[in-house]
Amino acid sequence: MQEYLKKQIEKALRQIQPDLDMPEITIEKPRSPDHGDAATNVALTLARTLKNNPRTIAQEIADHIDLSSGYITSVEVAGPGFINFRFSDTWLTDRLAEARHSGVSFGRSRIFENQSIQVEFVSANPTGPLTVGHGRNAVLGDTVARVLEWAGARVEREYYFNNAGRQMRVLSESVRTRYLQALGHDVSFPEGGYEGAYISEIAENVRRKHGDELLGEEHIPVFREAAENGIFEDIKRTLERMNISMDSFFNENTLYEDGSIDKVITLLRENDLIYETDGATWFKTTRFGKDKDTVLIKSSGEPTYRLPDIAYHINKLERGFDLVIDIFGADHIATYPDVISGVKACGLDSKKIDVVVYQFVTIVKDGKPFKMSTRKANFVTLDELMDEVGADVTRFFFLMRAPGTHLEFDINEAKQAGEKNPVFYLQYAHARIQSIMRKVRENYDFNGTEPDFRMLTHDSETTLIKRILEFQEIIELTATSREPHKLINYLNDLATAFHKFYHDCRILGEMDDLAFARSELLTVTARVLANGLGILGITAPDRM
RNA sequence: GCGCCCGUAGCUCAACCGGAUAGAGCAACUGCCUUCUAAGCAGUAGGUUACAGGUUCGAGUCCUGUCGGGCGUACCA
Repeated sequence: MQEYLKKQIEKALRQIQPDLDMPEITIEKPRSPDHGDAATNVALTLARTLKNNPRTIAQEIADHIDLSSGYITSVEVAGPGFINFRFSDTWLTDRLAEARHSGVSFGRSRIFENQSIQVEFVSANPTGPLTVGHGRNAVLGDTVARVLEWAGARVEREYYFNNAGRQMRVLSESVRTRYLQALGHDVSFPEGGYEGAYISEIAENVRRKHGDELLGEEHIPVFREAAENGIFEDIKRTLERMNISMDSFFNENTLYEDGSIDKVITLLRENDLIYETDGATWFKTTRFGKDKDTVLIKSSGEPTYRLPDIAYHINKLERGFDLVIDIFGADHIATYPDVISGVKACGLDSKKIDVVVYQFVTIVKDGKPFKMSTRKANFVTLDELMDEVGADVTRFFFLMRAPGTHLEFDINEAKQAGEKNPVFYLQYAHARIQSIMRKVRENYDFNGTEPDFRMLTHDSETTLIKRILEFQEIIELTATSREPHKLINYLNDLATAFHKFYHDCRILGEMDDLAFARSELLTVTARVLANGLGILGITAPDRM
């Protein structure tokens, strides 16, 4: 429709001013329904070049719009010079019939067709259970992946982790200490060690399996492995509960084993972007506009995390993805420019890397901000949260808000959210429709195959139809902006339109043709709700 | 100090590329269930979009400055 309108406007403009430089014509949906179904501001933008009053221009364009197709019923000039269009019922009902025929795939788009996209998210090192702090990352990443799939892309979900660093050393030390303590040895807990109860559990498992055979320091790898495996299993189970399934887990270590790390250094050195000072190896990030150079290899010989980060992103691009998306918390934002610089310096197309940065979740507990620390075992796990409110509410909570805003997560409120939680509004709409449909099937036996949607003339009906028809556009908008809350806002509007319809229009008791048209309208509505909730990874229940 | 993000109703947040009268939910108040799920619908009230300038036909949105909050600014990850 947008394209059609643009063409009509262009045609009108050409008639008025044949030698005009065709401006960019934007069609938007007016905020207020009083202003019609679509509007354009071309007249306003042309006012300057045409040296004429915008309203006059608008009127002239409006007069030249061809209404013969029957899709547009009115063209009006309004406000400072907007041109408002109103769609005809024919257009609406034709599109609705199309939507009905496209069945379960209604809403699918092809704007990312033939694109292979990787989304990397969660990527928490296996040092402890996933907390609500990780939740926003996990849910955002998975939902971005889902919506990109709906927009036509092939998507791979990857979890990147490091099981070799300092964190993991401290972790195995912590487990070992608990093990020794359980065997009655008087050893003090390591400074900065991981204090969570899960550490003792892992230690206990090791003890059950190996008894007291592991007293010597040479057995540390056993503890490390036990910790990593146990924790990773937990993490995977938590993700599964949240309806998240990874396609691959990428161990940072492989970048050392396959020589990628050395290759990055070599390439940077060839480009004269590397130098050594004080025994450390530096990357000339000042060449890329940074105010300081960056250490890639410490004087201890150990790389900083930026080096593998660069190698990892090169690795991703070399795997042939058309687009690589990182889901980053605000604390990682500073590393992003270095990675881009590194990738660029190694001759790869850094434009294929896109980062979704989300702001931190402020945990509020008992009315006070709650600072979490995995080491101090001071955290609320995602599992605990899901025990309280379920996976649907958990996902919804993290997706409701734009990634770029600080999200306040009140634990107490979420726990007692129960039925006033906004996710139920959407699920209720779906369940309500299914309930109606069950009754419709009991009471009617429609013999036609094609409903006559022209029967649907009530305001609540046309509003609902218009909402339904926006679905695909919203998916595309959500996929390109990578902002799932836009889909949520849309589904809320859709549910509102349905509930209003429910209030105003009945099916049971109506004549067959109207009942058929209405029930098919609801079938499509339910499908949009189910598809939309599916993209959010949330269930669409048939009963509540 | 410097860099990035945020500041919108009492609270939590929307607002597509700069568009028309800044919208929802929660909380408050008022109506609507003998008929398809009241987990709903309709309505009332609530605002100097942190503040001060600027850009223009038009600014919550863009620019500059101030204030407030978060994060970063390590040879930590």
